[in-house]
Amino acid sequence: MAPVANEQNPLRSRHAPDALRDALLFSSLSDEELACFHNAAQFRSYKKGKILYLQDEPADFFYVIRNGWVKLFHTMPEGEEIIIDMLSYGSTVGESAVFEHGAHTSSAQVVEDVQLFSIPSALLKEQIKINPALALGMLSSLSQHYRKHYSEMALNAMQTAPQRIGCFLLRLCPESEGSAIVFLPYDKNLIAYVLGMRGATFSRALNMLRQKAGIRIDGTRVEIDSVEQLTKFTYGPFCEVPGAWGHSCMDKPQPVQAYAHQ
Amino acid sequence: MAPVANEQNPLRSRHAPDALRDALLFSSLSDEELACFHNAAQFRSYKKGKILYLQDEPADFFYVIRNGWVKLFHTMPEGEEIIIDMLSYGSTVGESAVFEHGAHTSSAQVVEDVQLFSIPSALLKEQIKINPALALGMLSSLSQHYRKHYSEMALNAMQTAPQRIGCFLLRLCPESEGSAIVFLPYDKNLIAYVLGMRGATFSRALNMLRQKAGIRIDGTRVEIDSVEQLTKFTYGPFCEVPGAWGHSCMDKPQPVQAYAHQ
DNA sequence: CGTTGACTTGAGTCTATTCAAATCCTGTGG
DNA sequence: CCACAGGATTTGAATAGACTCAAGTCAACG
Repeated sequence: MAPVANEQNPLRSRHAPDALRDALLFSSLSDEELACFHNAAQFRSYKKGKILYLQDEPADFFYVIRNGWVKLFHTMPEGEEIIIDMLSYGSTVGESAVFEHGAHTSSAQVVEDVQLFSIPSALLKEQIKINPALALGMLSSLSQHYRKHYSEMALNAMQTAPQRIGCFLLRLCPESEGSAIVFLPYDKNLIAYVLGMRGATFSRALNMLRQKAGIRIDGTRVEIDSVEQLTKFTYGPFCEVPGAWGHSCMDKPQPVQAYAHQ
Repeated sequence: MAPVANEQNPLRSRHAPDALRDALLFSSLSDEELACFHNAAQFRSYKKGKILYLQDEPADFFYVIRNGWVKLFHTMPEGEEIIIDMLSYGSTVGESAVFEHGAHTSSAQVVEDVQLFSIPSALLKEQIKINPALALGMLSSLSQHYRKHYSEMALNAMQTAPQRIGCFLLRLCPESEGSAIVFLPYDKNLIAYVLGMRGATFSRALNMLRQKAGIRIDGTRVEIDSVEQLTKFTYGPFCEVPGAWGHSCMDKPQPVQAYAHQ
């Protein structure tokens, strides 16, 4: 199903340090401990549309993303999709199958051309058992990842469509003040679904942001006049209090690795 | 803040095996490995309203619930709450602070009188480092818990208010067929918030279920004429296909430990 | 230059919300 | 045992936000 691995290069050792090292999952490992993953990793490129794996398939590999975007999703019986997560640079994909009887618990599809490292799941499982630091690091990365995701989902449930988009844009911004230009990382329709709305609503909500939050959109390019203004619009009632971030449910929005995709 | 520990009994060794053993977190441990947690655990009871801890507080203990319900939440600057999770029998509370710089990442409050075991976080941290089985077990339990929670939230986002309540009721049912009587585990208003709706909407949605899904409600007691009928109403479009559970995003609804609370 | 796919816009509908008022309950003090 | 305060729950009316369906634009591509 969904064939076509587009390239496949043996790992060059110079590739690994950057991408693997930056994976949250491996952040607590020493270079030596990382080495065995280096050696087992294979570098791959896949085009938009490629299915990495399907739910319930045995999980022989997990992946570390170096570039591009991967969508995790469930498929409903009648074909409708539920999007679980969107992953990019530094994220690991499919690693949790190791704790779930060795089968993937969701499906994964490339939604923007990716480069990634493919690593045997068996190696991870084996290493966890003998390396407490790795286990602890995984626990930490799992925990953090999920916590952020939670807060986000919970917050989103309280926001209007334009505000959810505001959050999304702010996560793309490298700076938390001044003006900024960001690029939408994937299809508008997909963003809409990720944010829990329809394409049509997304489009209308963008218009609202245009008027009320000082942004301009041209294709995938978004100009933000003032990040402060957008923040105010987005979190409006939630951030009047000075210093709110430190004690609120929200992590300060973290810029994701948003690579331009004209 | 929020004082009043109501009782506090030293642990009797006969207490521990049942509740600790049933905690997903400890499910992979041998009796010997569990022993050190036994010995360090303290049995406590707290009344509804008690704050176990607040966000950002240092986490000296984590808890294993034996009975009752605990709400995890974030507080917004203006006082509004975001509910992160509701936990009951067999769940652990506050354990993930161990991976988060030792501070709690959310607040926890008792919403129905609880009995629980309080265990020093330091012990957990130390054991994880020296016991790979524990680490693996934690990874597994974290992973599973989060995955379920996710699927649930994602599915809920696609459902109407009455359907979300249907899901909730089905999780309270011990059987997946025939009739059933269940008790709402906590305040209706709280259930409403957990399900992402207002109290008023909850009330109206219950009326809808009364008519269309064959249930009767009297206080906290809910009579379900036919679990099949309720399932059909709840998942309607999502489960026409035979055998759908196996391949759908949804785990078969798991009954939670719902103890009657007249 | 027609086709396809992505995006936007319009009109009408529906669900859930808000705000308020009306009930119902429960624990308390008499 | 009963009346009562205060909280929990239900109901009503009006409104807002998002959805559906369908039509209209636009741009890239063969």
